[in-house]
Amino acid sequence: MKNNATRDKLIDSGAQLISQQGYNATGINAVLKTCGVPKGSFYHYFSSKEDFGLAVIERFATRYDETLVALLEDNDTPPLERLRRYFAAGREHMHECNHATGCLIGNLGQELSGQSDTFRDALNLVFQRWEQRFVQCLKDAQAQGDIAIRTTPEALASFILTGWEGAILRAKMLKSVEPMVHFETILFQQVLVPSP
Amino acid sequence: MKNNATRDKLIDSGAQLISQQGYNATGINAVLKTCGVPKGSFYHYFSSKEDFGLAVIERFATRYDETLVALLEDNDTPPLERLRRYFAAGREHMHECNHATGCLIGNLGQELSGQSDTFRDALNLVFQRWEQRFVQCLKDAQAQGDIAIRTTPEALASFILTGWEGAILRAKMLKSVEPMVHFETILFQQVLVPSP
DNA sequence: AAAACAATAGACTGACTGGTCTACTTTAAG
DNA sequence: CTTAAAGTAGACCAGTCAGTCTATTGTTTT
Repeated sequence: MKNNATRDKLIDSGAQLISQQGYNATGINAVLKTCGVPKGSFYHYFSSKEDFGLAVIERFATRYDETLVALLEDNDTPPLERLRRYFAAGREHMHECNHATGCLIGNLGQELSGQSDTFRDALNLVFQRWEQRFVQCLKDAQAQGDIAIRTTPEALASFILTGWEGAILRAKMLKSVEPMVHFETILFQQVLVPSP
Repeated sequence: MKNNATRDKLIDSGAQLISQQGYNATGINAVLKTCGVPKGSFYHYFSSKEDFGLAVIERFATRYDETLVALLEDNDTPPLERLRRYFAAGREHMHECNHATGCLIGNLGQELSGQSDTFRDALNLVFQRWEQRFVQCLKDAQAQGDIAIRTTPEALASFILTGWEGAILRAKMLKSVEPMVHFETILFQQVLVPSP
């Protein structure tokens, strides 16, 4: 009734195409073609392209949050090491996709937040959820005396997330993870440091 | 023959619309309508939409570089203060446009670098030019003993530019300059500091 | 077995896309 | 004054877009 294999195929194909080409540049017919589903099915499961886009976002966000929890809330690993692993995973993904996709949520935030408030709100929520994961990890690091937070954990989490998203964007343009490496280097060298 | 008032009108209207809606979401007819120019003129001055898009980028980049030079190479002002002013100007612009446009080059880099190598290369060049302006300003700051650069000026410039772009993107989604403020705060508090 | 509903199937629609075409007007040169 | 070119004007084209429609097939429920 709700969660069908066809529906899943549509969302997965959509996520892939939208990651590569963006939302506006991805036509419904293209999604249909790549997964061999007729149009009737599409409009059976989704009321509109926007509805579909929101489902793609939701699916991606849920999956991504799972890996985020696995990485950032791994209590067997020191908090700063968890962050290092998160960045390393991001870099690896960037290599895997040939510097082509980057972060779906960041991409869509850029493309759609000026176009539709519905999308903006949905994407914003995803980001806020992610930010909370970072806040928790930073608080852990602080509690263990690994870092001194001179503003607030929230401000620092915002700094890290926005900086990382910016680095991803630049990496996509440059077709090189260099900006991501620079970001990590300076972050760990000068920002995530214990009190002097 | 080349630089005509009609051509300028087209580029200006195009820049405005593309800033607000993105490249793909901006139709040629929409540009034509907002500036009252017939289609015949458009294809007289530009060979295609891509050609037009590149002209918009070039125009924007040139203008932006002028203000960048004015701000970052103002030798009457200490280097770090120049940077502060640059960020303040960016925040002001974000307010002026109601958190709607952000940075045209960043937007297009996001939207088009996966779609067209021509665009990617053009946008990349613009970013590299900007980065050089920051490198120079950071070297000035280093020479005056205002900051200690623990990596290279190039890496630090990359860090600043990507972080700032990320903050702008987030500000657009959040409809608030808060992420930009966080970025500035932590940057000046922990990264752009003299040697201990 | 029959009725009810979920799902598949794809032809079709009107609006809009980037781009072309021809005709007309203005400007400048010979 | 004539003529060629630059620029203006918009009707028009094929293709694509999101979305609709009707018809058919599967699967339950009664």
